[in-house]
Amino acid sequence: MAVTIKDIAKLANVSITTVSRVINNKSEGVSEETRNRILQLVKELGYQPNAIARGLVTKKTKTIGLIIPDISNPFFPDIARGVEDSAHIYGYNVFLCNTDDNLEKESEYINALKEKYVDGIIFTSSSIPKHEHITDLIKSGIPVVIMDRRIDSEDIYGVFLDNYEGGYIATKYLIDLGHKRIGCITGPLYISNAIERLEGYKRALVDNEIEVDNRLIFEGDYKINSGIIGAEKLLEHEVTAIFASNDLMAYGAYKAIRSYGYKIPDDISVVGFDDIQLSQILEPQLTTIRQPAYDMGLTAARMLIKLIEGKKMNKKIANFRPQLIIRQSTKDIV
Amino acid sequence: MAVTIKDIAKLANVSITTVSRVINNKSEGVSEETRNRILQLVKELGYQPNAIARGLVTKKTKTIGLIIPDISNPFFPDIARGVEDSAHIYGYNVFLCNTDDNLEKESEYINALKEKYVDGIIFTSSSIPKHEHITDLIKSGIPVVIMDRRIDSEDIYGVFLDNYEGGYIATKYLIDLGHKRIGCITGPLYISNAIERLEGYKRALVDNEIEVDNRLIFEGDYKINSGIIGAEKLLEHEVTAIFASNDLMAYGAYKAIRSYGYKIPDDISVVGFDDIQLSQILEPQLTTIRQPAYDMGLTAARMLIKLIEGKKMNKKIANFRPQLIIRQSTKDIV
DNA sequence: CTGAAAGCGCTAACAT
DNA sequence: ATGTTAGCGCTTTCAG
Repeated sequence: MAVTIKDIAKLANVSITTVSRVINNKSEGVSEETRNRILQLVKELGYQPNAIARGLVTKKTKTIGLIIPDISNPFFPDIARGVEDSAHIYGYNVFLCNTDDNLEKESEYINALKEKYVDGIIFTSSSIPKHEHITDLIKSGIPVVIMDRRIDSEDIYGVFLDNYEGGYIATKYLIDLGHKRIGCITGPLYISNAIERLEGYKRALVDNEIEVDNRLIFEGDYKINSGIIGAEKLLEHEVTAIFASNDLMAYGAYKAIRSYGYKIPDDISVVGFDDIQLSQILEPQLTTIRQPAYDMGLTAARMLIKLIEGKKMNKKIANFRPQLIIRQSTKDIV
Repeated sequence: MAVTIKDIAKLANVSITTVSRVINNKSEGVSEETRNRILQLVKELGYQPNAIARGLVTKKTKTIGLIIPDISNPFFPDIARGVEDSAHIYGYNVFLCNTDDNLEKESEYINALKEKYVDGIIFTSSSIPKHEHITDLIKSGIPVVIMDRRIDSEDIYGVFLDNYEGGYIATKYLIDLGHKRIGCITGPLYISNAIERLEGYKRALVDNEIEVDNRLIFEGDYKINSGIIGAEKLLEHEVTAIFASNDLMAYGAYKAIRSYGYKIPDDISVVGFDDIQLSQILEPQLTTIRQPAYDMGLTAARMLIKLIEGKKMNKKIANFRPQLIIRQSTKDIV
């Protein structure tokens, strides 16, 4: 049996109320003397508050849930780290939940988190077409911050990247280098950010009087393999450059391009998206669109905690801007 | 106010005990009829059990803590995913905690997790020299599984890799390729696995009548940069091969080797350790020692949950064996 | 400055 | 088969 407030109260010859007061640093209300006596006991006995009991009465658990598709996808660890760091600073712990973009698992986790009375949830979901479970969640009153993938619904708090702009500047950069046959390997087109990046790509072409050729667009799934397959397809159509919607698929493209005996960037230029850590280690280092994942995680958690604690916020949406990082996988056409 | 057991009881004209019984699927003790009536109400009202209240009385929270150095270190996401998958299967949620190998943060998280009454903890700690906080934790009675980094203490549950063997086979492989001047970039030598890998390296040399030359041993910190610096140092001593104690440092070595104008593997062979995902994407693909991170995570969580639930286990330690994955960064000496 | 009492939502003896 | 009661450890009125 762990030592409780009651044990302390008995030994200090005070009521549990008084002990509770000093443990919670309640403003004054306790004499210096008794406060010290209690603090002393707390230390001696190694008293630790029982957060469960506390939570039962306060309805606050100092706990948040982080729901993401997959922590082993290299894009998410940085986000998770940002969320956790932020949470830790404010005294919160975070439940990690991996959904694999699976609707059923999303609902399972939402339920589990509700039963455990988390104070709030950070959600990265793919389920654009069907997201009643999320709007229901929000309606249920629990603070929610949506991250990375948009959900169209009024009255949502979220942190996002301008993916459209990202797609645009990636493509524009290739165009400026003289490329005209630019292939695009997209993410799964049921995910908002994949759609947006594709839109940016198309728009950049149109703005520069290059026709959008659907044969130069390949729908991938954000995984390496689809980058390989996509690039193979695109090479058949004689592209001189490839914009991959994430770095992982760009790596796949590297493989395919090499297996065809082409050189990067001399024969084919490649631009990625995300700027995950390994992109600067690859040879040639990948030119890509940076997404400030850690900061986004940090911000999401900070927003959520403000929401939870009823602090006011200037805005409900934090928009981050993508940044073109020019490295060695792109080259102008001579 | 969420609906409670009491609400259901009132509407069903039964006692809360009865409701509790059906919610927990208590063996019989309730007539088919009342059971159905209650189940119906549960569904209609969308009743969700309050895990906090339940935890207060049962002292079980169906929650575990995962304490690791840093989720954004590419070695840990796979472990974390394994742990979380396993936990999810058994109905547990997991708290993610990043310590940065910082003793103080470790203690902070231990405290927080105890206050939140997690049922058990999976711990990957660096603090070999000082680990009273961990032994204290174990003595306190809460189930703990140590992962990846050893702690010498009796009576510990853990899942480990045979790092000594890993260091040995990596080095032995290079020796078999004809290398004699083999450099070693170690991890931080206060971490058990770094020490063990180094021991394996030394032993392989000795077993093959190659003298251990301390100038060929560089203590890194498991990060990319120290791989660069380490490789530079080693190249000055004219090594023909480098064994890096993790893949990240091997990537650093790649960089250094190239900046010296050497080719991998023609001039210098490199072997890594871990086999993180990106090692097969790099050019040339990295020859390395595979560590089954996902499986280790899976196993750690399964062990922990068995411990928690009082199931018996055949053994307290799960040892995994490293595996040499030969790819393209190593070559025999002609 | 301090305490008594109620109650958070649930489980677990113990009755009936 | 069902209900009564106590109580988990804490916070929170409300009194004094």
